[in-house]
Amino acid sequence: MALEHAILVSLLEKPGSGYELARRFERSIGYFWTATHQQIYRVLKRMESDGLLDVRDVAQQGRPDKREYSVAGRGRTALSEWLHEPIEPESLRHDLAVKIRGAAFDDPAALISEVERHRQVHRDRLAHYLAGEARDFTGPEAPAAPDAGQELQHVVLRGGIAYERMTIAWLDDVLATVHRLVASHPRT
Amino acid sequence: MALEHAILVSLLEKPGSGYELARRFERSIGYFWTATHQQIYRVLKRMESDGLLDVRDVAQQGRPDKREYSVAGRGRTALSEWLHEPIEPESLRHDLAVKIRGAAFDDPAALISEVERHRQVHRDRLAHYLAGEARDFTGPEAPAAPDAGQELQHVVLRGGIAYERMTIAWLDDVLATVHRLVASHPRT
DNA sequence: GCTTGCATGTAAGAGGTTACATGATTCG
DNA sequence: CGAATCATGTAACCTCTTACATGCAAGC
Repeated sequence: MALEHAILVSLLEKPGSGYELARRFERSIGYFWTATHQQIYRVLKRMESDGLLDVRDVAQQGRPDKREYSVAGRGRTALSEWLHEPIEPESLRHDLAVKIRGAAFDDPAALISEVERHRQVHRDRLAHYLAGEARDFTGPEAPAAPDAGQELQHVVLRGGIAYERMTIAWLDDVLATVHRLVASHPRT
Repeated sequence: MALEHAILVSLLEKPGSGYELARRFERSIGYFWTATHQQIYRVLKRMESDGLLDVRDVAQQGRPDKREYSVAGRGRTALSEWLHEPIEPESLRHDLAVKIRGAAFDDPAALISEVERHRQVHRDRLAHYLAGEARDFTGPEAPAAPDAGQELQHVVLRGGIAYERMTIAWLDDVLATVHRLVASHPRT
């Protein structure tokens, strides 16, 4: 149940409401984990009733009130325990690869626009990650002497950047392969 | 619901039983999708009752009988429809990255053995993929003139290889980063 | 006799997605 | 006046994981 742990890490980095967490899951935390607001609100309630989180109602001007969560002592303990347990290395789940192999039983040319669309999404993500890296870690505004938390955030972000670059290069390989197939086995 | 589609592709490549499918999901299909036998048997039943698959009972010598599935006409149609629909680009889910960011609130040194273990798993997977590539696509036993299906299987495998190489390089980066942190902020 | 491989399942529970639902404020 | 943003939730459904369950044959 890594969503709980991802929430604990995010709230330790900075307390916030369910809405704010959902936004973070679209951004920085989203480099390695995704979650929708529905999921987040449900898990936050459970974590609060389990005593992992503290809540504070915050009134705001010109905005709805919000419930600001922060990590309680038991939450910190729970996170620490999980950090010391070994976890299973991830396995890939890549729908697009299923499509690519499936194209052998259909028209491979139909793949091209789909692969191009995916490549564009990964290009956009890469640009977004690189902008974040420049802003927070390598640009002129970045801290001269980053602390441990910043170093660790940066190495995770470098992982996201490496993943997007690898994916774009692979999709180029896929496109070249499909173009070759279509050229050598034309279907008038 | 890409599991159904992954099963359709695998059964088009070669008909087989639930058990055989489960083994394929540990191997070649496992490059991009995973599934346990429990999941597979359940989905096979549903797909059969939906008319996507045909079944044939096969008696065997020295082994239990098996139920061999193959793709029915409606299954082929269903796959074709899915192949022509756009799908969402994948988002990463990487528990280890949660741990890495979480290590800022715990002892970063405790990460080292975990990251090393993951790196070893990815090295093993890479070796396994490279052996498969040599056997099926680049070695002396490989077909001289591969067909479209083999070309597409190969490009998917190259994706798996690129992913493992990228991951190993990233985990080296993580280790170097953590070692630097531990050296500069020692905890006696 | 024990382990591994072949072969098929059930059941409970956790996790995740999609659709629906509300209501205020700010900006163009 | 409409769209976007902030803010929180419910309900139904599907998917996935984990534990439990059985039984034969082959090889050491």
